[in-house]
Amino acid sequence: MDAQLRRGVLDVCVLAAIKNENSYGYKIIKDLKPVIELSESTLYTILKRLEDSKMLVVKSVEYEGRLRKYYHITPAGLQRLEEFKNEWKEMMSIYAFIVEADLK
Amino acid sequence: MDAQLRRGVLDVCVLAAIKNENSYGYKIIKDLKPVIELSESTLYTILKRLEDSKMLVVKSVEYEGRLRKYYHITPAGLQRLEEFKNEWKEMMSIYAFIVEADLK
DNA sequence: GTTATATACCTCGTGATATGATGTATTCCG
DNA sequence: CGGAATACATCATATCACGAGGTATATAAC
Repeated sequence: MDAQLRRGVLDVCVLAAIKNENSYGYKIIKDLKPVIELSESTLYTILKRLEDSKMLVVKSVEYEGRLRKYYHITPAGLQRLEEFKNEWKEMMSIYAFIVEADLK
Repeated sequence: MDAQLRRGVLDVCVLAAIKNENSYGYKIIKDLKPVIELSESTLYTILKRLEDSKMLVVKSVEYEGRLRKYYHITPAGLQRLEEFKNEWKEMMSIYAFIVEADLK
């Protein structure tokens, strides 16, 4: 998949992955694997950015000797998901233009 | 619209804009305006990149005293448009995941 | 005849971003 | 004991869109 296209959805995929359940880095990667693959370095960069922009909050928990950072979505994060759905409508009309050009 | 999402389609929009008709910078911007707005600096950056990657070729023409550079799509450019349609299928399944998460 | 607008091109610097490479540390299984 | 899985993190690099600025001509308005 084109790198640029990926960028547009990576953030939103991560938000979607933690929407219904507080999750942590390693699990997010595994959960997203069937949908979109991303490396750890990519994920942690994204998580940091989403935290900075207050779309999620973090809570560190000790689990079987290891540290786990649980990520929880905020109202701003939920709003971002709503915005994405609107942006997608725009994307669909852009896609329609491209396919249309292709048929002429 | 989200900046990242734009990036994924800008190149392809420019290719679609010159697919059926050799066009030039200024005209491409006007033609794309109803679909997606882009500035001259953005367009010329993209045109340069598409030329470097052999997705289009350029022919300079003198027109009413002004220079015009006509852009013509290549087989590689056409192939890129085909690829995009396949990538879009992937994008649709990613979108489905995001909306699904939103319904739970 | 000067001013403004449209046409038409181009370059540079900046900020944002994804990713590979690399590192640390623990648990579990064979 | 050794390696895979779990779980976190940082740094350097390359790619990219875009605003700000620049050059030049034709045409319409005043």
